[in-house]
Amino acid sequence: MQRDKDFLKLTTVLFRTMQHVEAVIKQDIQSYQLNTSEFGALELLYNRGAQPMQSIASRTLMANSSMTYVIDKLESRKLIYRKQDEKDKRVMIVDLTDEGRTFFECIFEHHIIALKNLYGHLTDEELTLLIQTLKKVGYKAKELQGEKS
Amino acid sequence: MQRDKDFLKLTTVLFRTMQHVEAVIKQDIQSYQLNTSEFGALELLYNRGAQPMQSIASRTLMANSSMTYVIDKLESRKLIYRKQDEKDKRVMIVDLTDEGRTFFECIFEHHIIALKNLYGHLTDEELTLLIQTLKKVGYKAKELQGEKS
DNA sequence: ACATAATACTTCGAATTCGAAGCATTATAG
DNA sequence: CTATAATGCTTCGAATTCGAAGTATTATGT
Repeated sequence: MQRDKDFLKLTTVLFRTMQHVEAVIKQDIQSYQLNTSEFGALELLYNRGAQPMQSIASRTLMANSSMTYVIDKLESRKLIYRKQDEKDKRVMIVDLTDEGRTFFECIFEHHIIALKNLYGHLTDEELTLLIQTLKKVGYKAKELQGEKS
Repeated sequence: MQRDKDFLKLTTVLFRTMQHVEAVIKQDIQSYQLNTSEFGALELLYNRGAQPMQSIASRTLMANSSMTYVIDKLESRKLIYRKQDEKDKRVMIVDLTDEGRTFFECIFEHHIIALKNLYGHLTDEELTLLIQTLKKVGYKAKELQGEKS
C-alpha cells in the first residue's frame, strides 16, 4: 500500500531533517558557548519571566532531574539565579540575572539570522502549511503518548 | 517582522513535534526491546543487505564510534554478526543472522501499525506536502552544515 | 491536629551519544 | 620499494539525558 510507504518515508524524512536542522541550530548556539537546552531555558526566562524549575522543565519538555543539571550550569555562569519561593518553600524560582538578560539579547539577533539562512528559502505558504501540519502530527503524537501499549 | 516570528514558531513546533513523535516511536520500538538506533541499523540491514560499519553509520547519521556500541549490543543478542572483509581487512561487514531477519520481519508489521496510528489522520495531500517541504528544509540544513561560522 | 499522601526539587546511577586518540591496514608519492 | 598519508574500526573519556530513590515541604482526610 502506497500510504504505508509514505508513512515510512515521512518517518525517515522527519528524522533526517531534524538531524540536520539540529546540527545547524546547535552549531549556531554553540558559537555562544551554549547548548540547545541551555538556550531553551534562557529563551523561556527571557520571554516569559521568572519561572519555577518545574515549569521550565515542562515547557522545554525535559525531565525535572535534567533541568537541575542545566540550571546548575547556567547558575555557575551567573546568567541566572535561583531563589526560594516565599509562599511554598519547596519551589525554586529561576530568573535571569542582569548579565544573563544582556547576554541573551545580544545573541538572539544572531540567532534570528541563522534561522533566516535555514528557512529563508521557503515560501510563505510552505512555511504556514508546514507549521500547521507539523502541529497536527504533534498533537496526535502527544495524544498517543499518554496511552499504554 | 512576521516572517521572523514564523521562523521561531517553526523551530519550536519542529522540536516539540519531534519530541512527541520520537516518544511515540520509541515507545513502540521499546516494546520489541530495541532503541531507535538499533532499530535503524536492523532496518537498514534488512532493506539493503550486508554493509560495512562505516556505511551503516553514515546512512543512519551516527558517528562511527557510536555505531560500534550499537552493533556490539545487537551482536551480543545474535541478531547480527560481523565478518572481516576479504579484500580490505580494515573493513568489518555487518549482516543479519537468520534469527535477526526473522525477528525484524516479525516486529516490522507491528511497527507499521504504530505509524498508521500516528500519521493516519493526515490527508494524502498533507502527507505528500509535508514530506516534500521537510525535504526542502533538510537539504538546506545539510548544505549549511558543511560551512564554518 | 495528626498521619498520610502529594508535590518540588535534587542526587544518584545507567544509557546513549560524541570527538579524539589509538591500532591495523591500505593507498600514494617519489 | 619504502616512507608517509589516508582509511576503517575500536577504545576511551566526557557530556547530556533519563528514571528511580531521597529529602523537604505542603495538602488532605478523618
